[in-house]
Amino acid sequence: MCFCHLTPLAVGTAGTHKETHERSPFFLVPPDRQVMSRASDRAYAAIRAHLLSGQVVAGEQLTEDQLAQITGVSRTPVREAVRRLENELLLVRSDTKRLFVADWSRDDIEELFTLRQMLECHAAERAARRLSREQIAALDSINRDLKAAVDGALPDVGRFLDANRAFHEVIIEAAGSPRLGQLLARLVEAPVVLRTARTYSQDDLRQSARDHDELVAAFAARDPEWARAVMGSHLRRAFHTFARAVGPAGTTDQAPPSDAKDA
Amino acid sequence: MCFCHLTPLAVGTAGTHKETHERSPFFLVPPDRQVMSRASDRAYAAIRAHLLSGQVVAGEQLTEDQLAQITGVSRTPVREAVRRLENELLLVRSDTKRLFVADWSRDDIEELFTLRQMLECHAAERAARRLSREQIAALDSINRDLKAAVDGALPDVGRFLDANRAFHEVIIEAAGSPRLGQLLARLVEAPVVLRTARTYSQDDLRQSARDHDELVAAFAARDPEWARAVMGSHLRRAFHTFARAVGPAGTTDQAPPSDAKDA
DNA sequence: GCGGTGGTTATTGTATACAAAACACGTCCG
DNA sequence: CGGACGTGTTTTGTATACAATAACCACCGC
Repeated sequence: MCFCHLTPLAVGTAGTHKETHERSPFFLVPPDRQVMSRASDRAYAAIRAHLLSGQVVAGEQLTEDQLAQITGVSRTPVREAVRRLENELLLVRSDTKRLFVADWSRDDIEELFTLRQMLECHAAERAARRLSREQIAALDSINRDLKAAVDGALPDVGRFLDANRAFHEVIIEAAGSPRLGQLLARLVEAPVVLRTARTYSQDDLRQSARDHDELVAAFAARDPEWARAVMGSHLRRAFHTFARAVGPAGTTDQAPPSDAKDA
Repeated sequence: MCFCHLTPLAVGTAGTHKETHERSPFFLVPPDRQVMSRASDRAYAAIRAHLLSGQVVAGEQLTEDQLAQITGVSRTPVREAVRRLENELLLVRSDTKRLFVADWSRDDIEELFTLRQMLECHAAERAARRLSREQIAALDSINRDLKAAVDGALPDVGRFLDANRAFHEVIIEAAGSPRLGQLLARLVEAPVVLRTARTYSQDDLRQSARDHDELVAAFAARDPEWARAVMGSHLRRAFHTFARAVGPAGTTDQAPPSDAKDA
């Protein structure tokens, strides 16, 4: 399975109660490259972290002011960050432009994984033709790390997720289709947030590692059909893992129509 | 072929040279529904129309100030409109956040159509299972209009494009996959802008009508595989029509690296 | 009681001023 | 002559004030 792509960047300054333009504590940034210099980027990361932290209930209403306070920047960059998160389907707007934490029904999740499977199988097929020898070696190395993370008595889920994300990113990168990458970015981020309290079974994690092994084999053999097939089963299993967590039938539904009062 | 989805909404107030907060001329709006009440929507439509109008060269740099003047609103809503257009791949940003009119190489176009084919074939397949009798009738009716538009001595390309867009939208709607619709919206808008001066050959238009006829037949027969196959050839032909217009090899390339000076 | 109606508050949308960054270009020093 | 460097200019980014809209709620007439 594949609960990939956890938060790509940790948040820098969260929770400073905005005291009129306080200069953000960025002494000693890595001198070569000013990381996260834009307030909208910081806001994006902070809001995302906030959503992932589990302090937020799916379907809950958020206001831009709230988020501005949480992130410590003004509403202008918050609005920009919110737009990005809307695109990634982590936030949704009601018909009257009020903002809610996205809530995913089982059907929504299935739809998402179906689309993701379609696109990422395509990516795997293309990657099988185009991966350089070095990239294949890199995949193998990443997957060794992934296996190390899950082989111990108690698996290191965070490290697993990082390695998993890196693995899939190499494939998408190698597919050489920038628009495909953009589309997938949008689909991949959403399910991560879902049920953050969920604990991954070690069996799931190890099966994922085996899938990745087989993908590497398919790539090494330069067999696009094989790669596509493995990726397909890999992602389909991911769907069932998620679906198991959320329940059998249509459980929760989209946020905006429902009122946030009873959340 | 399928050069669908022309500009969905005409612009309301374009070109008023922003004279410090002049109240927008919205006396006598349709009383039931305030259309385009948001400045950012007007800006979006205006910029889009501007791009489609052919007054703009692919690869050219744009500034937010410029666009604010063109649209008659301040930079804030312009920025929001620009974000939308970036998502639809009509505008791109350089690595230093400068804004350019997207420029599409032949390879870019092929990539785009490949992705679109993948997604829209899926939509057709699903639609074949889910279209109501009324929707199939609607498709037939739309396509009759489309044929009427192209059967005359000189075809009405605008009407053709409208009908074509409506046709594909019914299918996507019937596929019952909102995220799929969002993804496609993003892919479909981009190529429209390309080479707006292009004239469509009547043969192309008529072949398109025949494709649509066959799609309706596949839907009526409730044959998902047939629908998928027809949609596939329909879109692949569209690609070649576009590719023919832009030239054989890698002609133009992405904008941001190149300087706009020689444009 | 019930549905509408007014005012009140909460929330989003827009304009504007200013800050930060990127760019263009001329200068200086090697 | 060439490349680092500064400086003025352009362009994007952010904060803030205010406007417009939607939600809320209490009131009233029926």
